[in-house]
Amino acid sequence: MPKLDRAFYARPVLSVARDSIGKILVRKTPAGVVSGRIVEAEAYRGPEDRGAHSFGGRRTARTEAMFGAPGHAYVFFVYGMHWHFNIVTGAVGEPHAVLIRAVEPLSGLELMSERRGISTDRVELTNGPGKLCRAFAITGDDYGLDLCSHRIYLLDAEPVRVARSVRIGIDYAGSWANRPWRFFEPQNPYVSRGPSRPVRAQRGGRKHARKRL
DNA sequence: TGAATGATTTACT
DNA sequence: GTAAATCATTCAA
Repeated sequence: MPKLDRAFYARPVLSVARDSIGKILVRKTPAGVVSGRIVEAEAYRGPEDRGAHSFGGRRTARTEAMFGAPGHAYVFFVYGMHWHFNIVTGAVGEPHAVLIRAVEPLSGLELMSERRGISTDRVELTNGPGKLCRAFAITGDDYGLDLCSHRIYLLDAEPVRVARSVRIGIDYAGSWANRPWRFFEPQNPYVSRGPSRPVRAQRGGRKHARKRL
């Protein structure tokens, strides 16, 4: 399958987030190549989205990449120890991005295992935003990197079933925390633990009425 | 200059 | 289930 080009990223952030599920993330470093299927992602849509770092139009050295051209990496550091990898989407000036929360390892398992300090058969290898950055060796050095380059990029893949739920870890965002802007592949073991009550989309015939979002 | 705070992970009870 | 780890970024002063 071909490498995804700029046009894929230059679309509404919710579309890119949804369509990123199933795509292949490829990462090349001097140590070797690793890749994995994206199985979980979230959309962040500033300036109105209170959950986004770009909320209120906040434009600083840290958030600058979100305001730039689509198809570039927005990488940030949280909790004093973890990196998070995002893909900038939409148009220049729109501070929108997709947080990649989990991938299913495809190649370079040994290298990932080495970087994570656990065996290759553990789902903990890449089942979280901080974990996958560690496994893929993504750090601040990759801030602003062009996904249409060769060091890190996505490969197209066949569409898969996608479920959605509220986003994780943004309880401070008020009503924005209730938006179902998290997308994931149902049943995939590499999806990080999410809300106790996931909301499913694109599935017919639900048996019981939902009680909560 | 200083205090508060995370788009989390891990270990432990 | 809870809590500690750990620091760049942000904002107030």
